[in-house]
Amino acid sequence: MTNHFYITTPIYYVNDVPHIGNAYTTIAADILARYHRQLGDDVFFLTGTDEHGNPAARAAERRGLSPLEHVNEMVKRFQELARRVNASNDFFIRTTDPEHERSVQKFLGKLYDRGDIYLKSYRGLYCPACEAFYAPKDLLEGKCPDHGTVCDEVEEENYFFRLSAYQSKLIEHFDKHPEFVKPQSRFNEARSFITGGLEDISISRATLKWGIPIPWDESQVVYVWVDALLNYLSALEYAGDHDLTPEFWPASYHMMAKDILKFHAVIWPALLMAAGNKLPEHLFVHGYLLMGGQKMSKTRGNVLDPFDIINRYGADAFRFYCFREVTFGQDGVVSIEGLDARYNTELANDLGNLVSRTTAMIEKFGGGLVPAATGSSESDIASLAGFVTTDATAAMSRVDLTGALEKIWVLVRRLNKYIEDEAPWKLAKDKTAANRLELVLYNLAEGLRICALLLQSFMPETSAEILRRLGQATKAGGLRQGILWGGLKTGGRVIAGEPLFPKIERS
RNA sequence: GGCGGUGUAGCUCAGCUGGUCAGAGCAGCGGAAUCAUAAUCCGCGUGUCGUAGGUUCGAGUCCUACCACCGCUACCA
Repeated sequence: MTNHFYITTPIYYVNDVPHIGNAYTTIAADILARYHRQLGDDVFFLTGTDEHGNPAARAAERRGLSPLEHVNEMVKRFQELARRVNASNDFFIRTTDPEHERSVQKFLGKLYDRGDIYLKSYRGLYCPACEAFYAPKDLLEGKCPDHGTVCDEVEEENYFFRLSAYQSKLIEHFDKHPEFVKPQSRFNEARSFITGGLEDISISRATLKWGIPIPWDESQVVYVWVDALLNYLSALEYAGDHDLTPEFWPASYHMMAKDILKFHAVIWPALLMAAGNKLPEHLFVHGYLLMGGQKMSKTRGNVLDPFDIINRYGADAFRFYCFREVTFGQDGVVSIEGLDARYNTELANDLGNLVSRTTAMIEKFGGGLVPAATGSSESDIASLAGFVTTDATAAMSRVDLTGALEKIWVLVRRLNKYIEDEAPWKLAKDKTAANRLELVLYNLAEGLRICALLLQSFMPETSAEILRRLGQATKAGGLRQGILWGGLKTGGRVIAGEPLFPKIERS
């Protein structure tokens, strides 16, 4: 029986400019998706865009377009970002998809029928940009802390969801599922927020038009966050040629940055409970990529544009850097200087050059054919490869992406050292050492093949290219059997091509 | 204010349940080698493990207080 693995990114707000944080989350989810495909799991990987709400509606108005015309254009940049980072998503959901809208209405209708939604008049300070109410204390000089705009004193009748009714059930779920939210610190944070007391939340807006109508009261639209969260469920219903829900729900992982933890760890589970759905197995909450120790922001001017980076370094290098440099789950500092350093030392010098020297030596000393294991197969390289595989896959199962890369590099470094220790160029001059030479070349090629397989989810293009140069089938990427020592297909032609990662020269 | 976290070599950080735990990578210095993208490999660190106490035969590793920074949360007066 094949294991099903459903992973999601948040849906990104279509009116914003795609930034490095979107890319980061998407790549993280993609790495896990690819990894699980490699394990042979049946994977569904979802990303998409959140398209309703006031900011998009107003931007459309300013441009003299209908909201839909506007978002149809804006969505392209996010689809482009997914392509450029090499995301292997199985579907791209848009909350303006008619199927999604119907699904949201159906879901809310269910909660309404069950009595978990009621009408209540609410009065407060409302930020139109956030589409949220603020307590006077939360405002900075009377203005929205996020947008710096004046909040309006608003009184409206809204539909409320009985979030408060789910407090104890939520805590129970947290206590029964200590791995529900990862890392642990985020679990604690979410749990303590719940124990601190939950209030019912407004799930509709009366003043807004650009949204999904409340099915039993079309004068109101669904609050964007409820609309957005439901994408995880609705997409399964129509992304395939049949309803995928039975196979893929509950989700294995929702990936997200720390700023939207509460929506996912509190409101989302409560909504699911109310509707009688299963809860996602895990939420994984990652940190921020910082520039100069500060959160990136347009006003500070300390932003890294993911498109720029990919244009200069390639998608693989970018993917590698994000997870090599910053311990996944924590905040971490990134910079162009850091990227250059990692690129040159680890990609060009360690990995790229290892590929070059290995293929060059097989070319010069081994007739250009992928060597076979000869004589005794005694090799501490083989055992190290085994340990590294075990460690790296264990790290992946903990979603410790940084740890996995660290382990893989132990093998990369060891292979470089192995070349120095064995000095094939000396063995090549000694006629009695022919068998030894072939074994050394074999160990190098086989070690490198295993590196390539372990790196496949992180750097799919590089991985395929390494395999190609070693005369291996590019698709032979299985991690259950293919990863075992001895899987090298021998006899094929090695390709000694251009450097995988040409050095970056910096002024 | 409450809760939680962090503070270890110049830099980024590993160090789980106390006894080679004083480490890794990068940067720097010296050397070897030449298959390779002058790429690699080897050697070199006297670090008050935030501060001050305490528990223990023994503490980055446990306890207390304090300092700094961060996150969540609250708001009495």
